Amino acid sequence: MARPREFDRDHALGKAIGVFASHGYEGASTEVLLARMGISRQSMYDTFGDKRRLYLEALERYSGGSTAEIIAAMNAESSAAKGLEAALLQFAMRPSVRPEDGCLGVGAVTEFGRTDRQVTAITDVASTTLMAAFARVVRKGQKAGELAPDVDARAAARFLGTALSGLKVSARAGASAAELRDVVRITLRSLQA
Amino acid sequence: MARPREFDRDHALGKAIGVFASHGYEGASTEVLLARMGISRQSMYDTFGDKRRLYLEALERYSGGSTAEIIAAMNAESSAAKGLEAALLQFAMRPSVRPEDGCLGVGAVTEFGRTDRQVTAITDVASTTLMAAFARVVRKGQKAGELAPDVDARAAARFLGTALSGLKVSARAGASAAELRDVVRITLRSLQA
DNA sequence: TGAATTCTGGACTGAATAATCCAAAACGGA
DNA sequence: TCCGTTTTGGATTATTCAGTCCAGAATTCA
Repeated sequence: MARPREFDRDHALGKAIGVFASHGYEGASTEVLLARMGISRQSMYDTFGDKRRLYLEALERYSGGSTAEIIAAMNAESSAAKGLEAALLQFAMRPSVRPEDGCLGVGAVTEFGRTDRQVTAITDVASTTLMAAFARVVRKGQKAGELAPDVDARAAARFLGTALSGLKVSARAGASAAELRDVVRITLRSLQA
Repeated sequence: MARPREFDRDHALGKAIGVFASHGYEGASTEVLLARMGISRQSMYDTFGDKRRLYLEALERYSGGSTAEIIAAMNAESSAAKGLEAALLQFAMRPSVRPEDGCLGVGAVTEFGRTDRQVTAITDVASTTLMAAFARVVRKGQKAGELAPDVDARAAARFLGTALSGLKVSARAGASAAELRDVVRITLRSLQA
């Protein structure tokens, strides 16, 4: 009994992520969201509640997925140094670095700062997770003699986090993949033994 | 003949910069802008045209002033290494690092990407100016033996630019001044001889 | 004093906004 | 076939928004 949902909820959410990433929360109109999500108005409100909840869900999925991808790319490498390089490059190496696809996480931080509790709750979790993963790999690299032992691992993790944010801003500003790779290479010199 | 303007145009523009920096262009309502600028609706429209032109003018003044301050802080130091440190710290060392005061330049880039020609024109000029200044100081430091000679100066300049963007994002995300200083210290290790 | 200009404050307009509601078609299973 | 649900698409509402307009007070100088 009952007609089944025809659209793929996750697919629609993915499209919403794209819209929010390129226009921000305030700049994304429901009109454009519906068009890109490919569903009707009522389906959106029935499924996601309202624009704000849609945004929070989009941000949550993006944050979780994004950090998981970075950590996976990092752990896939054998050495710590290669892992860190992969983590930073993973963003720049996407098929085509298109400025119109910004990072939703960085977008949320720059748009809201720390004014929105629910938003900061999500971005803080992502940040903390990423910091822990970075610090772990840095310590591993230090023990293996690949990375400089005189750098505090947690400070190094924060350094890598801000480097990643900077790369995303530069990409959105129009930097080429080659330019981003150069920046990554210099970034990693800081931690080399 | 004629009543002179009572409010300080530059002061009002400065207040507008603050509003745009913390709420973005879309998130800044004229209502809030007028309240913070301390002038009436008509004075604003008479003086600045409309919201968009006010934003462009705010962005232009902020970009010019911000890069000039960074370059000045950099050139005030004797050695190149100290100059770069001052340039990066200058942002983190503001009296109190308040996340609610984001960087309008980074905000413009993340909000619009490269979609708005007039916005990109302004941010590109600021970026180019800063890159040239960074490259010049890097070359100076390399000649003086303070900085590693095997790094391309222009790539190093781009690295410093992304590092600065990352620092601004981190500050907006709530990083403390001490944390930002740590990040700056590690950032400069990349270029040390 | 009077002409010229700018100020404030609020009324107003028209467009865009998010969100609700409704009707009719589409679909699945009992 | 028919009930229950989801779909679409559009109508609708109420709000907010940027921007215009108006009236009257304030201020300067001739």
